[in-house]
Amino acid sequence: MVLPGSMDYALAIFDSIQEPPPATYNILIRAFTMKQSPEMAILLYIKMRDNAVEPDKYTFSGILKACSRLRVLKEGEQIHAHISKMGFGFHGFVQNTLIHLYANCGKVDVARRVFDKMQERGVITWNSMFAGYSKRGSWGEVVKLFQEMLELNVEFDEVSLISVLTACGRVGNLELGEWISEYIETKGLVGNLNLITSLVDMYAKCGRVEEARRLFHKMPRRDVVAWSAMISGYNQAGRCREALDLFHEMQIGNVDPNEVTMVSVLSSCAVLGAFETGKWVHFFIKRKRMKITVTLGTALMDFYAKCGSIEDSLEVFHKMSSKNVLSWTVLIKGLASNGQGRRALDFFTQMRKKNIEPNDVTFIGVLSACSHAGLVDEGRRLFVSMSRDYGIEPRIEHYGCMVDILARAGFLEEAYQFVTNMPIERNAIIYRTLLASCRVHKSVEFGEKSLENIVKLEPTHSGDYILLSNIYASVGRWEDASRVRRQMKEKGIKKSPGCTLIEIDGAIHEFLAEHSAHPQSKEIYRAVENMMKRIKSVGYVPDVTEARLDAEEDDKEAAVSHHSEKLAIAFGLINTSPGTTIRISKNLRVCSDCHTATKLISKVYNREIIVRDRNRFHHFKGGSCSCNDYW
DNA sequence: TTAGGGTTAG
Repeated sequence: MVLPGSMDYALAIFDSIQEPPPATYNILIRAFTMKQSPEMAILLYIKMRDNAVEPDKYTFSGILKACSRLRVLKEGEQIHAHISKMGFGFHGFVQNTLIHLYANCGKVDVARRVFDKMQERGVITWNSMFAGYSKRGSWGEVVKLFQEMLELNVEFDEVSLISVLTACGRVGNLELGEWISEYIETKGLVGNLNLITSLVDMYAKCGRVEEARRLFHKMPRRDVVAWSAMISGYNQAGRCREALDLFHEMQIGNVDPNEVTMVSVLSSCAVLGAFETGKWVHFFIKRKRMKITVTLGTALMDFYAKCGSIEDSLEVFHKMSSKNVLSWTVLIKGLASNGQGRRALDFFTQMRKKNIEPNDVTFIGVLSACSHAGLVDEGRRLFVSMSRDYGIEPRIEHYGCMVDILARAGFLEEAYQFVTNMPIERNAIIYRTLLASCRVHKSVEFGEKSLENIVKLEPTHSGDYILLSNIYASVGRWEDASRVRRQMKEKGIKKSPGCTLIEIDGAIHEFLAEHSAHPQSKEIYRAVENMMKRIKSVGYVPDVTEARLDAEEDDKEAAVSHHSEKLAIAFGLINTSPGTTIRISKNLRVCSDCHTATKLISKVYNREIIVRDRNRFHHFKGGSCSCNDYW
């Protein structure tokens, strides 16, 4: 049984025994479960009953484990009935395994019933229940149960703490997490590296990344899980460059990453728009023959989609052996943000045909597809359908999408009414969405109304004032435009600096507007100047609104040059040859001026330029752009 | 011959 390979020899011995006693069956049942053939374990149990061999207390924990592994609830329930009939229902080991079985088959409530009926609960009973709730993602229940455990003065152990710390991280319960941390310190449990890993995870997820890092560095040994926890910690804190740096360190440290590690690494590449790095990661995954799990496949898809490489994303999707609602959602959102709204909706239809239930996030993708493709009626229909046909109550994000659909298409009055009649509390983002469309459609009336509302909710956000100011400017009301800018200054509201990331040869460069910290800054500024001169000579007229107002405000001749995006493009032009694709991502929306300029740059310099702002893509090629945003 | 644990995607 303990030898690697098949069970043939063990079976031969078993067959040679005339009347095998229960213990022989038990050992074989356990062995088959261990050796990845739990089906055989179940057959053996049936044989045992057919041969009228009485199961004992050892039999049940073994056979239940086989059911648990196969997730066969029906068989498990039948065995549960045998257990009760034969009077083993109050045996501790059996009960613990029952909890495990039910929890593993998605019946946590039944598991809890077994738990509640138990007269004596050992620490393993509690831990099994923690594991059950964790599997379902009921992290709050884990914390609640642990607090019960403390009140009842039940002894817990390191395994309990690992589960509870994980839960603390998920629900952001730093207070309990720190209490456990101190407990670990005082009880001298720091030698348990799995325990420290869950501490690292807890601190990182509660936003205390520095503390996580400190613990991580103090660990005498770090396995792949510890590294993965820390990398994901950086990733989730939005510190994606540090996540990639740590991945590099991990490789130097000769620890083999697994598919879980790669998910966080890819997610970081996606956030940074690190296309070359991510492609290398994909290659690395192939070379290591890692299993493309649903999660890893979805992370890959998301990475490609967020780098504007939607066809690669589709290829991964088609090759995935199993897909879930997240995979479909990523695809729909990816197509939508890459300007292929129609195609996104086609995939939504396909998804429905395959009986995959969409969830709230899927609808965010579907609605944003409508807004990107200008499909107003389709959007209205889907918005109604989501609650009526799918029982999903729209959240603020869904209302935001709907406002975007209406307003972007020019139905400003209807959009404003829609916001006014919303049954849930409005936030600044809703009005900001409206305001952005007012800028495009030059509507002073609704622009003013929107800003009025925004200021009540979020008075210090600079972009809103700029938008209204630009609306005034776009209709020639320069006095009003300057007044808004003055108000902004008087209130001490500063423009948040534009920030653009560009990756050249695998290295990520960051540009902040009016920031000259880059080692090549002189060369880059010169390139911006040349660039602007050259596209002006072929007919580019800077957006009067931006240029004139910025010049007034900052007394600068070429106000256009202080956009971070232009710095990044110039840097890209310096470092690439004609015909290549330049990919950049920025933290703010692409403004109309940059948009027009980039179109021309793509033509004059013969580069394909892909710009990602927070949630959409602009594919510039040969002087045109794929998006519907500016016209 | 029996039971429980840490890292992952929209």
